Amino acid sequence: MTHPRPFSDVLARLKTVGLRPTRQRLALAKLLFDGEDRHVTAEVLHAEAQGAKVRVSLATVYNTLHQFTSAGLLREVVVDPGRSYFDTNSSDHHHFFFENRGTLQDIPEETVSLSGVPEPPAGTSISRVDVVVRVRDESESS
Amino acid sequence: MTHPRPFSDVLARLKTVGLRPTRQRLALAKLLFDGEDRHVTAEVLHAEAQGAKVRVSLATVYNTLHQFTSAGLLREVVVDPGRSYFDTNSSDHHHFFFENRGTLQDIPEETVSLSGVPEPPAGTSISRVDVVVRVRDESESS
DNA sequence: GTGTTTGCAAAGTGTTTGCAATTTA
DNA sequence: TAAATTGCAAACACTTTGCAAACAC
Repeated sequence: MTHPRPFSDVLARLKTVGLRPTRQRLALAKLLFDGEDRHVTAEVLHAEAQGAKVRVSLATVYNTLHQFTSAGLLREVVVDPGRSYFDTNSSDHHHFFFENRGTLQDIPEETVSLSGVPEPPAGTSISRVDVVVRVRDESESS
Repeated sequence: MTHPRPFSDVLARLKTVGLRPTRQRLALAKLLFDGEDRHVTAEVLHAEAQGAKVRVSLATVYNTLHQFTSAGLLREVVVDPGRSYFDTNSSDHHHFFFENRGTLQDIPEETVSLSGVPEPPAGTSISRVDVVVRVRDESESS
């Protein structure tokens, strides 16, 4: 299965997670969840909102991305020190990171997988396992 | 094998990779490569140098970490947006990241592994595969 | 000597914060 | 109207840069 995206009922989503459906959040949620899965940075999403004639401040974009992440609607992906990426597919999966373009792409789950998750050190529990396959254009020097 | 660390001949190392053995680089290399494998941030290394009465500016620490990384003596590990970590073990291996403390630990290579590295998208080649197992103190709220 | 490296301070980047004004319920 | 949310601008944390002085070969 390619990953179901059954309802883009953005309003319902916000209610479900207990966030007030403000104009800004609705607009951002629409941009994020209305189509295919996406990987965005705050700046990109902000620019996109502007482009769509939605007035939102960058600060609100940041706040919203974090609220959505806490609510489980987004997943943060760490691939670049100094830039945060958010993935609208919050389920467990791995990523290609295109170093040249600075973009992310989901890895189809059939393709890889860990053959064994290691025992976490005593007193700790695993909060998440991230797998990032960094790729670059074939021509590039290593 | 636990990972051989045969020579801490810091001077020879620098020569090998074509970096002039300046006082600063020698001192930093010593701090980095003289004992066990380590995971450091620029700030930590800088503080350590200060503690060891080595006069080095933070800018030089940054420069040096990057030069060592380009030279293959270090490997950068991305686990935190807004902070760069460098690993003195530049061989291929994976990490635990302790979210509470913000520290890294190598995962013994026997323990995990990818069961299959995915085919990189056309026109690209894999530059590296990063696996980060994020752990947190058991008591912590999720 | 010549080219490299250093340190400083300034500038840069991405992100967070304080708070008054606005909006939601 | 009470509580939550927004936007702005200032503050932040970390990193990079420009350039003159110091250093390595």
